[in-house]
Amino acid sequence: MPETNAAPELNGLYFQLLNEIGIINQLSRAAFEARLPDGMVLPQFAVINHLIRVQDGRTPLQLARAFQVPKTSMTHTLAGLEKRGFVEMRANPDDARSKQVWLTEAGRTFRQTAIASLAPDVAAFSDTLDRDELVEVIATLARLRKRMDAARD
Amino acid sequence: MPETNAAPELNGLYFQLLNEIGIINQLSRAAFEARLPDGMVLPQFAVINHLIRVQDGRTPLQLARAFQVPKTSMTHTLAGLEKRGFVEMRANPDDARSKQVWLTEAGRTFRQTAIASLAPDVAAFSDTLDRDELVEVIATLARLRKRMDAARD
DNA sequence: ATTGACTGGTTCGATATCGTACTAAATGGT
DNA sequence: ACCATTTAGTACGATATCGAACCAGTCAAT
Repeated sequence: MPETNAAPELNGLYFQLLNEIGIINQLSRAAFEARLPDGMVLPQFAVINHLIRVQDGRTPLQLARAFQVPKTSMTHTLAGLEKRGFVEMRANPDDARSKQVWLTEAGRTFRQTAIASLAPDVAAFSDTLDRDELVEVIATLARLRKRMDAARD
Repeated sequence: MPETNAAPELNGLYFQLLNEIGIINQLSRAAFEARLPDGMVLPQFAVINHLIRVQDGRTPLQLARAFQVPKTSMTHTLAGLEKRGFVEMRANPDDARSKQVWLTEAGRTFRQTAIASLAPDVAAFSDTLDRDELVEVIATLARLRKRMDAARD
């Protein structure tokens, strides 16, 4: 029995896509965390990574939005990073309610080490897609990501 | 300073890809859970969905492997589903240690309802990719997923 | 048949994640 | 200036996730 929608099977394909994405995410998460030291967890690494990519000094709320997690979760993640000395929380000069998250030297070198230790895992399947395929699939997913982001009002 | 690897920038592209995947996964997870009733959570829905797609009667361990989660997590997820009456745990006739997970009528109708209530969310961005793009990106990711799955020994 | 290794599942304790409720600072309308 | 509303962050309690240890059933070698 087909759906009653205007473009019925499209939805099914999107479900399938999100499903694949979920599985890959789970696989990479498991692999990543296996490499990270002791209790270090993927979101913490992701935050460091993000701060490198888009400059540090972000506020906790900006980070929470970037990762689509509740701000309480970000508070927790940042607390963990601060306890390990990978980030430093400073007051926001523009807004006394707010804070800024800055990477420490330890945080930066940790990222380098982590990426290096992750490389072999990536290398284990890096022959799957060639450069052109990678570039294309990244572009496609980025398009979808932006659209989804915009769609959530 | 460039990496010392044979195909340096490839790794970077893979990181980028996994990053996009992570964000999309987070976005869809948030959207999905917003629709699901009360304390119902994405992994529970995913299990029901999986049981429909590949026939129910799977064992908990098979499910844990399919989703790449520890078996303890699956035990917990299944307990939740059973408490809600969406699945039924039966003894495995072939192995007394093992169990089988079967969908109940309630579980099946719940899935129908959930998918219907999710459809509008998908529709909100379903104009982003056309059928051909979808098919292609799904195929590419499926290839990567299988490769990653195989790579974890 | 007996024993030792292995496998499927649960229990338990530690941490992560999240929603609700709260505090303090900023903003906007009068 | 004043007060109501909004915004940034935190505290707290509930649930989810996970690793380690455990138990019972299976398998394989003898």
